[in-house]
Amino acid sequence: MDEKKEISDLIQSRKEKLSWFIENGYNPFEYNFDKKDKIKDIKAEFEKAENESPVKTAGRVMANRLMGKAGFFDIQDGTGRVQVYIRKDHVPEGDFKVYKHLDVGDIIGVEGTMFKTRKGEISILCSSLKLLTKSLHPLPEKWHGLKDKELRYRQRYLDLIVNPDVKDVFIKRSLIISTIRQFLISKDFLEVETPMLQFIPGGASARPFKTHHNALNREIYLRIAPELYLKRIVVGGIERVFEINRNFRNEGMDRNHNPEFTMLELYQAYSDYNDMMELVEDIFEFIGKQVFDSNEIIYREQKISLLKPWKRISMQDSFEEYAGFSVKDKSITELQSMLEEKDKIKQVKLGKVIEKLFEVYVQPKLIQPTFITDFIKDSSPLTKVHRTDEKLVERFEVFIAGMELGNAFSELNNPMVQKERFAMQVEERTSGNDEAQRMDDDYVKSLEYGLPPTGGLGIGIDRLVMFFTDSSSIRDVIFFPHLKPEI
RNA sequence: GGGCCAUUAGCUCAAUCGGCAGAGCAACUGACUCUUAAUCAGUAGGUUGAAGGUUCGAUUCCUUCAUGGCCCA
Repeated sequence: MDEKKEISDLIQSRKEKLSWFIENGYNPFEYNFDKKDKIKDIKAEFEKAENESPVKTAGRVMANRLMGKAGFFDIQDGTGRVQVYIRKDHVPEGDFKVYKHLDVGDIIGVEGTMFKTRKGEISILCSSLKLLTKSLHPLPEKWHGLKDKELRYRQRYLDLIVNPDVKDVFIKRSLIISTIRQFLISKDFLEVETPMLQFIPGGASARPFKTHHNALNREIYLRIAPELYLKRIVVGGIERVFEINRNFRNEGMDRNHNPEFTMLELYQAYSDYNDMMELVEDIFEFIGKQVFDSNEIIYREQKISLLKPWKRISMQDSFEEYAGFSVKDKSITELQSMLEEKDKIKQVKLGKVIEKLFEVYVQPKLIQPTFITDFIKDSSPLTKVHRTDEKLVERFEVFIAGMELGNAFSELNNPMVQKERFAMQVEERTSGNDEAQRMDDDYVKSLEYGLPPTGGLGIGIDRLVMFFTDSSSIRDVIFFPHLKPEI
């Protein structure tokens, strides 16, 4: 498809330079290079000591200013960017020819000594240089960078090369995740892995991706949640487990949804959803302290305090506080009539109707961290009935900046009740709700052996990273977000 | 799912009322041993996202489609 592009002048001139290297005995795709120094380090050291120490580093040529028999160029590695000064009379003869055949984008190795130019820029005075990898495509414009969002997502590597802020987001992402691991491990949680391929996709209400197991000649699904497997592990006596891994849900994409997304799920025996609330507060506070050295985060120009305790309010009470009306005194028919047109027929269960109204009238107002507790029973088939109100379940969702970041319950551990709840879900399924959950007899069987009282928690890692990095789209915190194919 | 906007050179963007498609960077040729968005002189680079339609003539107006963005649900 790219035949036309292949013969474009820009590529052609680079291919001619590539040939020059080969003809003159240089390997334009070298095997290795003994890179001794990181660019950030050598600049910092010179800043401190100002001695002209020898350095050996490597990186990508990002700009070039040739002036006859000398030149300045900038190289960039994973840590930063530095200017290199090369003079014809200061390098072996061949090296200056190599320099003249370089393009912006080429990856090179440089040896030299640190110095400061007359204008005061810390630079490397080059004593030798070597082409390590020839680049055949021109980089995006040096001043304006790469702005086209579609190109940035489709060719993320270019985005990373020319837009330095992008890398910071992903470094933060990695730090946040390792901080969560560190926190949980310090609390005696065991990190585990459970099946991605499941015959019964359970643990959440969502449509799964379907695939086929050839050897067994059976349909199999990508998981929508690890929940039922993690709880089986707790049955097995490992009292605190967590998994940070991908879930797959066969639904649309928008600012907050990617079909594959990263989820933290954890289960803690002998605990309930109240303990989970404290754990959430502690995790967020710990990330704030460890990664951002702050208990206050700015998200979309809103100051958000992570200091505990966070606000806790029941789903039903939240309407009185935030929406200006009550749902307690209304019949399900009345509530249904308040729904958007498309939801009116679809939502028939009280729990779902209230949740839909909540999304519209309450959720956008939950800016500071808030636990919304005590959902209506019918929408939460894996959750224990509330200890003081049998119409409710002991479940909460946590909201920050209007985003749902997590979900937790006191886990339902009565196998008979669980079986009934699954049966009700199956009924819903047969009457057309393809997001309703499926019967999982093997899971019920595990409960029959005895799951201790257990608190469970799920946190969407992508959204959590969005929050901490002030990103407005999930696509900005996933390296390769799902996009439609180009053709 | 609905509405609005965008798509022009490798990148960032122009193009008046429908009248020869242009600039900067990048590239190419040449000059230049402290430049840093280097500078100077010159050259080249386009199926204007795709397919139709209206018109003497379409980047521009209309229809459909594709991809993306923003807003709403």
